[in-house]
Amino acid sequence: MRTDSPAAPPAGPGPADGRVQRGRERRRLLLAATVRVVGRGGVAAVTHRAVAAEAGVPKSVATYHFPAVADLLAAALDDSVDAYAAALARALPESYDTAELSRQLAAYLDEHGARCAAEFDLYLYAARRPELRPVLARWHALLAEIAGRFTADPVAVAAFCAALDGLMLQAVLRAEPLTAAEIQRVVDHVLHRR
Amino acid sequence: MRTDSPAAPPAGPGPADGRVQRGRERRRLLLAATVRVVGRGGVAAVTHRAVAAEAGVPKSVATYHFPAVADLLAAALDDSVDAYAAALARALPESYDTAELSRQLAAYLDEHGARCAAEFDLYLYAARRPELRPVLARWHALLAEIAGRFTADPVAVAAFCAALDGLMLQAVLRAEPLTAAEIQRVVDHVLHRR
DNA sequence: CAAGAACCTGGACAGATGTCCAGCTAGTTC
DNA sequence: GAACTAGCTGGACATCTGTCCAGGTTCTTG
Repeated sequence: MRTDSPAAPPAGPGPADGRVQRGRERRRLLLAATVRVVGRGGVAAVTHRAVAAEAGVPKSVATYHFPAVADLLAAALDDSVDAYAAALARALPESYDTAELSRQLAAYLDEHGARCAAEFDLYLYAARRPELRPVLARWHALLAEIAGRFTADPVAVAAFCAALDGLMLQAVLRAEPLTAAEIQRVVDHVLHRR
Repeated sequence: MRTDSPAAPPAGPGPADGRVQRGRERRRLLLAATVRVVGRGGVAAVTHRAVAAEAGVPKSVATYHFPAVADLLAAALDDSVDAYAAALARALPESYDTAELSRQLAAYLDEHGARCAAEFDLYLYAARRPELRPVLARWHALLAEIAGRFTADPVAVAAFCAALDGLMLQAVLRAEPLTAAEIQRVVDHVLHRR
């Protein structure tokens, strides 16, 4: 009879392999690497080989966890939306302050510009495959939820969503970074707060 | 002594070739085909072979006019911005009416949805190559000029641009088409016209 | 401890792609 | 009309890519 927790291998730092855990970790590594590759070279740059190299694992690992390249992109997209949701939730504990929102957004855009570009690229990719559209709907619902915290007017919510999408897109396309002040001006304007 | 116009070959419908004119036309055909290919499969789908097939010309024609695939994309991007400018100018002779703007935009999005997706894809592509950034600036200046017709307030112009970008992006990402009413509600809201 | 599942890996192979090229023909210029 | 330019063409070639596979190792389950 064993009273030990059922899934603790040898517990100590043995010479063993730790496969299942490493497997999960590698999967995560691959998805992060995919986003980085997309950010650098677009969806077109995503290949099993490129992603595996970026993640620092043998090519076969990529083909094992994601048999087709499309699987890699779909999983990376799903993961991105989750990460985006988490970032938003962390940035806005329950604040109704547009200044805080603008600061957080500007910082995020400045720090993770490439990641942002990658997300847009993945969204465009998803727009062309019906099976991935639900993910886009999830993302949009998330944004609308945020907007709802600032105004109850449905038109204002729509305008807010559109303006935020547009600002993020401009941040990606523009050469200079978007400042928090610029963002806040637009956000306040759209919310009729001035 | 010849009083004829200097560059009229045999004038009649001869069995001759008409190369130079056909050349120009084929170049145009190839660019239009490129946009269509991008709309269908993204920048990743653009190859000399695919574009040539779409345009109905032999593969070598594509490699002759655009030695590298990047040349094809750069030219298509440039062309797209021109077409966009022309479409805007045609749609808004000198109207200050948001209803008219919304109707035109909705019609354009509904009819040329794939083309719109292609444009976004090309913009994202351009964002990653410094040498193509000027084209993006040109496009943005164009949008700001339109905005300036509706308001003098610089913040309103920025908000208008962001909202319009966001709306167009949503139109591409959404399953259902964007209606003129939806667009006008947002536009009027952003212009503080209600 | 035996069986099976899950993970790992290097390699193989057909197919697609970018790019170049030699040779050709229709226009143009002198 | 001779020389030159510009458009046109099919094909060649190295390279890269997606996908599959057989064989191996570790972990889990009964």
